[in-house]
Amino acid sequence: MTTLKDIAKAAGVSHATVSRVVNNGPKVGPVLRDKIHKLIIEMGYRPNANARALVTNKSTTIGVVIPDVSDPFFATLANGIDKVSRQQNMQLLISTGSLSAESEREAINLLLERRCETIVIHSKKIADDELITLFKAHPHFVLIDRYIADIKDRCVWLDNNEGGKIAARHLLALKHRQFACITSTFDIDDPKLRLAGFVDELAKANITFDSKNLVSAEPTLQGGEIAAQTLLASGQDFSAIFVYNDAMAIGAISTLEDNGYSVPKDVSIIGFDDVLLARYSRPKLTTLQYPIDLMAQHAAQLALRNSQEPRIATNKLKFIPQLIKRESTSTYFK
Amino acid sequence: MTTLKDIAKAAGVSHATVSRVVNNGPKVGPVLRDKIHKLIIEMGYRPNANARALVTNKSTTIGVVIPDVSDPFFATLANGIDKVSRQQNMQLLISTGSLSAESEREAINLLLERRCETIVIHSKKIADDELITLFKAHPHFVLIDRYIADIKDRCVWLDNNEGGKIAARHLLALKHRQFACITSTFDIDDPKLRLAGFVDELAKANITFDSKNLVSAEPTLQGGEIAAQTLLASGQDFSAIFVYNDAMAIGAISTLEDNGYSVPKDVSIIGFDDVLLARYSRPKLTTLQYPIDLMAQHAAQLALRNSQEPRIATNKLKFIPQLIKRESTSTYFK
DNA sequence: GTGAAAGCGCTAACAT
DNA sequence: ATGTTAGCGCTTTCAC
Repeated sequence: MTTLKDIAKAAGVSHATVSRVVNNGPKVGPVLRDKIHKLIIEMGYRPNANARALVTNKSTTIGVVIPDVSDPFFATLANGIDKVSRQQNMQLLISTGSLSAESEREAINLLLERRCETIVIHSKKIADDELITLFKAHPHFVLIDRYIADIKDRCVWLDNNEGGKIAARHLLALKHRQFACITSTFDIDDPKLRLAGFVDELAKANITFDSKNLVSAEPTLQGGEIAAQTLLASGQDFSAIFVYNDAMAIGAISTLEDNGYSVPKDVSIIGFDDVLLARYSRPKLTTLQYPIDLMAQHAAQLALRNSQEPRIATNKLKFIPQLIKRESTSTYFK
Repeated sequence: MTTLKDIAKAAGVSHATVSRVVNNGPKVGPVLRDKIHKLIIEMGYRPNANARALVTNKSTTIGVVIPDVSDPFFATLANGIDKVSRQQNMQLLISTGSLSAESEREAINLLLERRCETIVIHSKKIADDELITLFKAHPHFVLIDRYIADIKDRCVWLDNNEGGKIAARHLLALKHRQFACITSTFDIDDPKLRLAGFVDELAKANITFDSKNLVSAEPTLQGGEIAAQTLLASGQDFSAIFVYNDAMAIGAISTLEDNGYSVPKDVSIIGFDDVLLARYSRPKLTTLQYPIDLMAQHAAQLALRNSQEPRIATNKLKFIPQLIKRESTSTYFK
């Protein structure tokens, strides 16, 4: 590849001068400037970002750790970060790692080696303690979708508990009194928090949630189908189901309708996340919106701000899911 | 950040020795090796990838140019590339650029500056000629989702024309004889090719496609809804619709059912792409599978192979969409 | 086995 | 306004 020196040689000047032209630096005569510009185009010169990063100690790169690019949720997250990256003339470096703490750690390390300006981390497996240590050592890290009290000004998170409460209030307002829940078997906090919020809000209305009406499965469409089958087989009574996420909710609806139940006539269903699918399913899914795109943008901004002095933390950190009322819930009357 | 020199100083050795340890190089005594290893952990040393890239002229980075990370199609594409990157211990650098040739160009340039080992490019806007020049200059580029004869051994593409033919054959086999098409207004080759294949295959069966039954709209769910309305309003007769993509197909179904038509009883619908949605829509969508994940993996492998001598091009380059028969098409009888 | 030294391509301070 | 120089952190000869 053409280098600064090549251009300098061709122009008969020092490479410092070429550098000035490339960076729109001052103090270069207009004649020379033009000549060099022409040569740059002609010879197809592209500055070497690695060399630049080395000397300036700036990589113009923003890293993101997510489990999987293809999952729509994470794709949206990455896209949110990309939006603010572009706006700041930075680039997105994605490091996928999941399933295990080890692979999350590895993903972070790779980004560290790249000397990313800042890193937005989605981590569910690494323990709190380790994350705290890591974040203390790296002020330019930001945690997304997880709240850890010790580093709370570095966390951009959704109030899952409140989400559960909102779901409960919605169903309660529709006169439902007998509930079932479908939750996720995954060992992370989110399902527990959502469920706890839901049950607590029920309790406030003097309704004790019967744990016989709680079923767990994998947080997928198939998981939702299976969970609904289990629920049906149990013979328990309920008129509304709070489901861990939209995929499961749509699976549950599918099973319910296959078994002669109509949604929402016979059973109301409320999901969580508001993925694309929720809008296109039939009936359209009532759900709680997880504003991941917005959260990712905030996280990126916070991260970028944290990567430069002075640190100012004015960003919004906690997000509340919003009820999106569609067609899968309706008033109970019998 | 800790550097090689820091470690060297702490260990009382030269930084060359530390470098050898870091890279598992030969000729380092076991005692020293251990001591240095310990210091590396202790001091939290991470090699600077930028410095490495500079001296080795290898960035261990694979770049990808796509319009948008959040679109499930491109997310899947990126994920396919990520899979082979990880496998090769490389990292994914995403450069988003779309809408205009200018922004695609810019996205490519940014990746060029990063000195990516190789770049997989999805470009719909840059003209053939320019792309050809670019590819000749950069042997490590690979083009995905587009076929250009002059650089055909660098293109990983889907035979859209054949896809249209397969759709026609399927509908013909189901005894349909009157067709409508919904296509995309986007000025790219794909919709034209799909349509041409469809119409050609019809012609082979002695059926002339009536261009009055062709409607274009944006390739989105809303576009599909609008297109179907237009089709309905036209009062034309048809028993089957070939739709540009799944999103439009699902939109069209929605409009059709809202207007009292049942799919597939009254009208058969066939989509294109086989996105996640296709499996979850009601009725489940019959469609042509776009194996983008697989294609992306092949593209990445081809790219990686092209980036190192000797160049061997044994990869599969052309992909044929596969018919996925679900519930939105059925036999015509009246 | 280990160290000294050069140099990757660039920026930035310092000369002129 | 332009050139000279040092050095970013690293790998890689080449000596010893």
